[in-house]
Amino acid sequence: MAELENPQSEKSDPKRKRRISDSTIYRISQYHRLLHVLEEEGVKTVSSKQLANRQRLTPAQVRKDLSFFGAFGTRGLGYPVSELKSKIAGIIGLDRRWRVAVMGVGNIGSALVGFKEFRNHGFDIRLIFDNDQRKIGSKHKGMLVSDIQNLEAELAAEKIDLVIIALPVSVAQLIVDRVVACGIKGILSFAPIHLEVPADVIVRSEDMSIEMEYLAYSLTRLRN
Amino acid sequence: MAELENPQSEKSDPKRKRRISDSTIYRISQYHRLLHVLEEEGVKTVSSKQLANRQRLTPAQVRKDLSFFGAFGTRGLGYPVSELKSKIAGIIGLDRRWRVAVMGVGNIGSALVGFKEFRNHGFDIRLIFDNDQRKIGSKHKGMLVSDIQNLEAELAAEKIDLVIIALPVSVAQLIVDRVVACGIKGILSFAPIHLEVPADVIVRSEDMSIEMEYLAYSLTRLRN
DNA sequence: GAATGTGAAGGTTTTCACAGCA
DNA sequence: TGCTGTGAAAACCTTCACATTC
Repeated sequence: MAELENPQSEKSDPKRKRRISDSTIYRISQYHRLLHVLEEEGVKTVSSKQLANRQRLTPAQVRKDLSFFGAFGTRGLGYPVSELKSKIAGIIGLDRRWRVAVMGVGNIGSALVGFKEFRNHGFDIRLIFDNDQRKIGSKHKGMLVSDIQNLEAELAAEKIDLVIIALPVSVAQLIVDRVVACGIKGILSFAPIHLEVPADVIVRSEDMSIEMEYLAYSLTRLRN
Repeated sequence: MAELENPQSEKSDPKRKRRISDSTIYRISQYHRLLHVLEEEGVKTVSSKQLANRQRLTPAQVRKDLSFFGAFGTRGLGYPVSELKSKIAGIIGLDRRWRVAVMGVGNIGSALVGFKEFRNHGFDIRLIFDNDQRKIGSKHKGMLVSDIQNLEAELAAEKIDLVIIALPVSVAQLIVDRVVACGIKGILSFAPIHLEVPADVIVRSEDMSIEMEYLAYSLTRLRN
């Protein structure tokens, strides 16, 4: 699991009801995806039990998660698939498109550019950056590679919302600082280090080596 | 964060002390990485406070995490960097090499093949598979692409320990079933679906769209 | 009858705070 | 004095169970 690096510093307002947990948000996203499939299958109504069974959760969990955001179901019946899907889309913010920039056109960066899933979920990669003169100016999977030295001007011009860091550890923090200075508030990082950002910036880290190490640990420890 | 799909079904043995939490394992991995850096910097001793500050954790958390595995520090002083690093390596299972196969040589699969980080952490990608006749038999970043139809024979011959799924949703479960039938107990998946596996198989899912949606949610909801 | 929505119970994880040791 | 190791407390998350509604 990738980790949340910034626990939302929401302690301030005591009236505001308790922050909704990361796990709930994750699952809400999953429900959304599942509802999309059900919708395509022509299913009109779904119960918390059905929703739960498809992902090894409990029905109570599903109901509780949804209840944080409202009451979307009908007692005795279940939830209306399409309606719930679009309600969730509204909650997550998938009822709009997000403009994304990718920093670094190495292995990972270039995989992301070709990753169709993103576009289907509302994330449009608008810019890709590198610092390698051989790449800058060339086309990469149909996209022009920009010079990372100009990131400030380009992020502003393209009104970028979210940035993906696919850079080596050595420069990741440096670029993150510049990105943050541009007012970007959401960052997904593939660099295997802890990134320092101000409290109002959200960083999520995907760390594949750590995932592999989790597997290694599990097999080492839990078997025999 | 990627999610753990298989909550270890460890309820059986009541004598066995409580299973250590996923979050602890994650952090232990991170400590290992950090200790590696400190070791290279020539630091000999480190306190829980220093370890914590580098990743926005609390010193108590660090000490508690480590305490699940033993007492590695010296009161009044801290932890010996190199020694703790190798102790942790032993715990995670990084004191050996792991043989890995990648299923699918698309965007993500091919990025993984070039991902040096893996090798540095003890994970050797030994096989890569695809079902596309144009790819099979050709070299991809120096590795021969195998026919996924022969996965059973090849996984056995190469004594593969861990498998990475970088396949489209439509075939992921199918291949997972075959991989599991080969006796593989650890799977890292990039396919955005819930994979069904027996209780003794560990699956971790990296789901980049869900991470992006988390960011979208955070920016939508927590600002203004 | 069927399935939601939700307080309360139960379980797990994190933080606190301090005894204990170098 | 400084910092670990750890029970106990607090915070948090999940599951239970049932009143409620269709």
